[in-house]
Parts: sequence; C-alpha cells; structure tokens
Amino acid sequence: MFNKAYDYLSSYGIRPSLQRTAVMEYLMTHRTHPTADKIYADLAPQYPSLSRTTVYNTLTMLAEKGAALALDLDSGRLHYDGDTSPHAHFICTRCGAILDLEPSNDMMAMYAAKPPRGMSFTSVQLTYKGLCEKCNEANGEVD
Amino acid sequence: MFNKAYDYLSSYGIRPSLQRTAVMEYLMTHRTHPTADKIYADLAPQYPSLSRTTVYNTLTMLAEKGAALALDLDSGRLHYDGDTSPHAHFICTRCGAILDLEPSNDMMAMYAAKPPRGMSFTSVQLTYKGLCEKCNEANGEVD
DNA sequence: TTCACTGCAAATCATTTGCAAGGCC
DNA sequence: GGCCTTGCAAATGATTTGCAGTGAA
Repeated sequence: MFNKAYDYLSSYGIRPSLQRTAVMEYLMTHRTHPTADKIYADLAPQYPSLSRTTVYNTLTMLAEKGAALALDLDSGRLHYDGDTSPHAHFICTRCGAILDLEPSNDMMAMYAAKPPRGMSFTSVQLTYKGLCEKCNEANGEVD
Repeated sequence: MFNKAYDYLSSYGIRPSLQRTAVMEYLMTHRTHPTADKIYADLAPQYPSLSRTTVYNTLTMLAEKGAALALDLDSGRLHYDGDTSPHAHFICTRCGAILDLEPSNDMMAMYAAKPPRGMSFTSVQLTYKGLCEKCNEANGEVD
C-alpha cells in the first residue's frame, strides 16, 4: 500500500502512475478547487519533469472516470474538485474565493430532480455567486 | 419607438446603438443560448461593418447590467441568455444541445436559498448534464 | 469639442494536438 | 515488442487589449 490517492485511483480503474497519484493527492489535500495550471505550478517544484500536458490529461481522465469533478465556475478555465459528493459552490465576485456550501435540504432537492420526458441526467452543478463574508465586511467599511 | 430590444436596452440604462440593439434583438428572438461568436457570425451578413469586439463588449455589458445572463455551461466559452428569469439549464453531453428546464418547485427552492453567515448571493446558476430525448433514443437503438 | 462607441489587428490565456521518447506488461 | 504514458513544442480557440477613427451630445 502506497497512499490514499494511489488506492483511490486504483479503485477507479486508473493506473496510478507517479504523476497521476501526485495530481490526485493534490486534489485530496487541497480543498481550493484549483485549476489545472495551479496544480501544475504547485507540483512542478517537487516533480521537475512533470509536464502541463500530463496534468491536463490526468484531470480530464479523473473527471471522465468520476474520480473528480470538473467545474465550470469561472469562465475560461476549469476548476477541479476531488470531493465528488453532492454539494454546491459559491464564488465571491470580489476576491474570487471559491467555497463549498453545506448541503441544505433545499439544495439537495436538486440532486433528486426527475428529468423531463425522455431526458436523463448524469450530473448537476449548482453555483452561487455573490460576496463572501470578508468582502461583505470590506464593502461596508472601506470600498 | 423603434422596437422591443431598443426600449429594453433603454430601460436598463444602456444606450441603444444600432449594434447593441441588433445583439439584444438577437438574444430576444433566439432562445438557443448562443456564444458571442455565434451571434457575431449570424449578424455579420446583415451588419457588414459589425466587429467581433463590439459583440463581445456588448454582451459583457448586457450581463453586467443584468439585461442578459452569461452562462458558464460549457467550458471554454460563455453562452448568453436573454431570458433573465430564474430557470435551470440542461446540456446534452452527446449532441451539445442546450435547453431550458421548466422551473419546478424543487428548483425554485434554490433561488430562495438563504446565504450562510455573512455571505450574500447575487446570482444562482443551476445546470444539469445528461442525454436529451433524441440522444437517449439514438443511444438505445444505434450507438 | 469631448467622450462614448466602434472596429481592426495584435496579444493573451487556457487548453489541445502532433509526435517522439520512455516505461511497463 | 507493443501499447500505454509522458513531455515538449506548436497549434487552436475564445476573449481581451491597444489604439486610431467615427459619431453623437
């Protein structure tokens, strides 16, 4: 047994190469909804030969196999989330912070929603935008 | 009085230039959730001098002023929606179709959700992915 | 005349592709 | 040996920026 990420990848039928394990481990230990490039930048010092392409490939594969979520939160780039359980996201439009929202009953109803005639649902993404606590305060005082 | 789009822009405090009116009218008459480039391509023949930049500028402004919605549905590009009333979207992962979903009670609960301590919400986006009716049938028969 | 608006061309950013080298079964 | 992985460099696609010309108040 190597580590949690290694076993997790195996359980999804993904061959746990060094690079893939590093990316998965990053997602498991950073709940920051990073972009591919952020992950690359953070891992590059530890894995000098790691290429951006591999990070992109790995993340795409993780999302396809259901081992991670690809989130269209922000326009222009994808954010990744290692937590695949149902939860909503919040983005602060002032500071850019991305936070998980505690699943409320109201939100959970979404996941149970029945698709209309003929359609089938495979995933749901629920995103709130607004101001985070810190930015709300800053807005009231300074800004 | 010129037309609906012209008046609509005025009511949002947006000066209704020829180009802006054309873009807004396009959004009002096409419920297809087009991208900026699609709008540009469709309008270009009628407005030969129209530039892509102007379409981008206009759409960004419409979204900022609340006259249209910018949707992060698909990664990599924004889709625009002239219908600003609360509704969810569905994307078929096979054919790419983007459909509006009838607001159900379950969905509406989202819009009423109360933000956690200190946060404030300014918008909500709810997106379902899956297969549309046509693609579900095609999947069963052919594919 | 002044300032908002427009349009072209070049620049930027995220991501993908082509392809050769490396490694694992 | 053959196929899966990786990494580099170049290509692509969406969007933005710089800047000069145009037009409306």
